[in-house]
Amino acid sequence: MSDSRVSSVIQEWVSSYPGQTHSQTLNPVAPHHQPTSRPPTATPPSFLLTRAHLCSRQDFSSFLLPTLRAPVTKRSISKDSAEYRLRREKNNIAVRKSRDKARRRILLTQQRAQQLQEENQKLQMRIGQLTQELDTLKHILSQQHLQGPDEGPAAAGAAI
Amino acid sequence: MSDSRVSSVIQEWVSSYPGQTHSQTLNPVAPHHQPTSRPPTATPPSFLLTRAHLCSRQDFSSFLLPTLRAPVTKRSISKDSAEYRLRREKNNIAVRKSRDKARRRILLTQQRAQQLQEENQKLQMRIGQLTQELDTLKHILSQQHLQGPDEGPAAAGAAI
DNA sequence: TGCTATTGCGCAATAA
DNA sequence: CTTATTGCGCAATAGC
Repeated sequence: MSDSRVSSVIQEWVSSYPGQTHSQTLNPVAPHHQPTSRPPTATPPSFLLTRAHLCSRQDFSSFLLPTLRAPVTKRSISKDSAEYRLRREKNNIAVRKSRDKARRRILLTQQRAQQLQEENQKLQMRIGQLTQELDTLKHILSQQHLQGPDEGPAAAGAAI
Repeated sequence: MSDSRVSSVIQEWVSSYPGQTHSQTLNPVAPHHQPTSRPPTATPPSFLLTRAHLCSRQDFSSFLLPTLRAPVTKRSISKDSAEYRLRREKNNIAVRKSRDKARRRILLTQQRAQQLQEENQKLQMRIGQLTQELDTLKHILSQQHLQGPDEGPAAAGAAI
């Protein structure tokens, strides 16, 4: 799960400060996307930190980072690069695939529920039939016992 | 259903020609969104026409439009306007609401399917029990018929 | 390490 | 007019 409610905020803030940690190399051609750009929220969520924050308490003794670069600087891949577009396009394809899959799964679940409900009704009916039939036979046997308790012997384990 | 595969193309084309039918007033501040901005598809889909196209053959005599504006020109509301942001924010809220609703619906369907399946198994078991019980009673009665065919059936009460 | 798969989000079109 | 739905792309991140 990825709660983008948080990451979007970060992202928005990052977008407000181009040339920070990653992307947005100063290429004037296409300033694509820029997520929301609502009335500029001048509130850098300094309290919202990324994974680096959570890692801050971990034991680094076993890591022995060679360079120990501060904000990680993920190879500023930044927009409109061919690699960026390639990655995006691949992800877009994956997203479509995943959503198609989800749609099919949901549809199947709905159909299964429908089918189970129908089958359920049939089973209920069957139980009704069997119960009635059973009652009839039991009644017959009880009548026999009333009339001739000596003769109706084989009733052995008939109690069930 | 809104096949955005098509509308996205239109949208992309429109974005390539700012100041066309709507939006994108020449405000240099925020060039927001700009959907895909992949290698600019220089292919104006002139064959893709909107609703106005379909209406072109209709009978307007009963309408008597007062002004009869040509391409409708939807009040170029164009980005970064306060009204635009307001609309967007409202829609975003509606979208979140709708998706929450969808998620809940899906979850309920899954739970219902699960529940129905369990109930189904119980019903199957019940049918098994009843069937066996019935077989036993039938067997008892058949034995009685073999032993004393004259006495047994009288108990049925069916005989006049 | 790098890939695909998932997921929440916002946008725009459009359905209701 | 409004809100509700839906497909899409983006970015974060889960997962292998």
